[in-house]
Amino acid sequence: MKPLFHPDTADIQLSSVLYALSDPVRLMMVYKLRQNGERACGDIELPIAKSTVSHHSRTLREAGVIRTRTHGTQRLLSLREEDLESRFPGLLKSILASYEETDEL
Amino acid sequence: MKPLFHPDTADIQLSSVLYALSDPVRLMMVYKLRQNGERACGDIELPIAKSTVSHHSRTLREAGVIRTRTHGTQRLLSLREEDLESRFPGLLKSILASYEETDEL
DNA sequence: TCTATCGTTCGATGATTATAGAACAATAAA
DNA sequence: TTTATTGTTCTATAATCATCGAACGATAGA
Repeated sequence: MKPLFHPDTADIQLSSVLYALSDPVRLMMVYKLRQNGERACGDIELPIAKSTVSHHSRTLREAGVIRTRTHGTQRLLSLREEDLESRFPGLLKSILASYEETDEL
Repeated sequence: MKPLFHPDTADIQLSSVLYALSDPVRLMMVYKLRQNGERACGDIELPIAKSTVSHHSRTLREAGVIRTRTHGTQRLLSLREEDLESRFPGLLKSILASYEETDEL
């Protein structure tokens, strides 16, 4: 089982984070992860195929937005809130607050 | 001279704003506009062709991030700071603050 | 060991994008 | 009126992306 790549906190790029969060599906994933805490891929209800979920998970992980750990056959996803807060203070909070202003929920 | 489309403040979409700001060139444009205030396209020093600047300007404008007005043969660009602040409080500020943390400047 | 579950990876597709150069439009200046 | 300036639009290109289904890999359970 190969270890999944996660960028170091210091290497998280603003452009990559903004890009990762600019997709409505990924933004919804992040929103739900913050609401509900760590979740398995399959437990996040999304209107897309599982291979697409996997793709989005990867994008978020490689941008440094989420962390993925293995537990049995499951992949547990969680928000890297502290890391993001230390790298870009206030950013995630304001984006998620903005998301709640939206009708995209 | 056809009028340029600008979305109403209420119609500005979070995903579109994040996408517009996820490109390094566009992010730099926005950063410089906030630093220097209203500027003509050509006065923003960028390492790309003018047709590409025009394309990026359009992306930012249609996302609701900047406003474009005509003055002679020039197009003057400015940040829609108040509009963005009222639609997504704190968002632009935290993104630009994050940008300053970066080595992309 | 065999099977079911969970998720990734592969291959393909249609769409979008960032980029540039050339041609064009509009305005200002000579 | 002719020319110069400013920026847009058109066309093209190479790259990336979101999506899906099928095949695969790893683990848990029977």
